[in-house]
Order: sequence, then structure tokens, then C-alpha cells
Amino acid sequence: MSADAQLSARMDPACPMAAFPFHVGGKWTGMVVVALLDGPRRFGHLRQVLGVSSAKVLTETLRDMARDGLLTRTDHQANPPHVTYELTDLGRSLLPVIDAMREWSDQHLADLLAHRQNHSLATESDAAPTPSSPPK
Amino acid sequence: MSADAQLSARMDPACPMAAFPFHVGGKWTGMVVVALLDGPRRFGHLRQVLGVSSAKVLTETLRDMARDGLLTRTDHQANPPHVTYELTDLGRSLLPVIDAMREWSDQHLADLLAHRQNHSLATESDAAPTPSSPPK
DNA sequence: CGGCATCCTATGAGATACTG
DNA sequence: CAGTATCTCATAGGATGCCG
Repeated sequence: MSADAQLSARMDPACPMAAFPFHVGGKWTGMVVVALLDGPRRFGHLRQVLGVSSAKVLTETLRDMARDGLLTRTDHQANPPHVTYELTDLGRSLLPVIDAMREWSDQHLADLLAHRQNHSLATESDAAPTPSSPPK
Repeated sequence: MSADAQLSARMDPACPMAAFPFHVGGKWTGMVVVALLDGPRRFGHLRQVLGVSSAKVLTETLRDMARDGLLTRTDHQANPPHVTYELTDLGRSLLPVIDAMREWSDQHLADLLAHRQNHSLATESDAAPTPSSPPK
């Protein structure tokens, strides 16, 4: 399975960052890591795959990550411009943590969202029995 | 080692969240989890241990966490007020992820900070040889 | 194509003062 | 003691337009 497919499958709107209790750096940092797992990628490619709206945001994310040694920026000095970004070992070192987040998400995110849902309805009325997730 | 001691030792200003590339929920969420590992704690206790300046911030954090089922709030109906917060199983389920973050921090945070430092000095001048961290 | 420059807005975070 | 009520401020995120 390609990293791009993983991205769509695991980090798509169905599992929104909004409810996700973990973040890596900025909003897009974690996704950039995943998107670069298969090798160098171009700016435009990242922009499409991540679905990042504004170019500015992606530029900032990538610059910060380069500054922190998480990836390298390669300007191929071509015209039209051709720039690629590639994960460093340090960048790849984030993967176990990201995977830990994903594993948590697989196992517990639905539970968290159920609690949140439940809470909106019955702020104090009854005991609000846990809607899903019987304790293992 | 108590969770409180862990808190001071591992999440103190010497390892500031500012440079820490991971976050759990809000700024204080992760620390609340760690602070509650040893059992229920009172509002004031949390406020002291975490060093959270404003009561509002802690209140918000705790309310959000309760809403998400990460902890429970118990009002002991006493005067003066006595309220305790206790982790749920769901709240405890965050621990492996937090530990993964800490492990990453132990192994790579210094490296990241070195890169960051280096980058401020030589934005483009020379090749900026990696200051520390020979590849493994 | 891969950016900057500019502007805008929502939100997080905190300070301070007050209350049951 | 455990909050609530306001207010401020900084920053992240995003929209749009221009440039080499």
C-alpha cells in the first residue's frame, strides 16, 4: 500500500484532525511525514495529496520542518521550477509516534467521539451509559 | 517514582512544549493525564503541579476532557468545595501514545533542536554539517 | 511551478477580578 | 476552594494576488 493511499485511507475527512486528540507540530506536519514515506515528492504533489488550501501554509510547514531537520529541500534549478522534499532520518523517526497515534485512533477515537456526542445531549440528566465500547 | 515527580522531571521547562513537536489535545491535556496517573486529584492540586497560571485554562481543559470521557469530575458536595478529577480507562489509554512521544523526545529532541539552532545561524552560507547525531 | 507579500479571522492562552 | 466573567494578546490557519 502506497503512502499516498494510506494518507487518503487513514487521514481523510472521515477521521478529522478536529476531533483527533494528538497533533505533530502544526496541522499538516504529520501528514507531510506520511506523504513523504515513499520518497521525495514535489511541492505541487504534496499540495494536492494533502488537500492543503493555501500554498502559504504548506510553505511554512515545509520550511519549519526543514529548519528542524525533519526533511530536506532540493531545488533542481530548473525552469519551470522543480523542487522536491525528502524525509531525513530524523523525519522518519517520527513515524513510530504517528503510528502510535493511529493505533490509538483505531481503538479509541470512536469511543471518545461517542462520549462527546453523548455529552452534548445529556449534560447532567442521567448517568449516560457508555454508548459503545464495553470494557474489552 | 510518583506521577507528580515524573511530571516535574520529564515535562518541566527544560523540555518545553514550545519545541516539542507533539501535542495531545490542548497545551495541558497531556500533563493532566500524567498528573492523574496515581489516582484522583483535586483542582487546586492540579493547578499547582502543572503550574497553570489561570484557573480558566485548567477549567476548560478539564471540562473538555470530561466531555470526551477522558476523566470524570466528582463534586463531593462539601463546603468549602471539594472536587476531584479521575482518569477513565479511555484517559489512561492515552498513556502509550504519550510515552511514545516521550521516548521520541529522549532520543531525538536534542537533534531537532540542534538543527533548529544551526539553521538560525547559517541559513544558506555553507553546507551546515550536522552538528551532532552521527547516523546512529 | 513554487513560491512571497498581504490581509483577515478564529482560536488558544493567559491575566485579572469577582462569586457561591 | 473551585470555579465564573471579562478582557487582552499572540499565533495558526487560510484566502487572494503577484512574481521569477
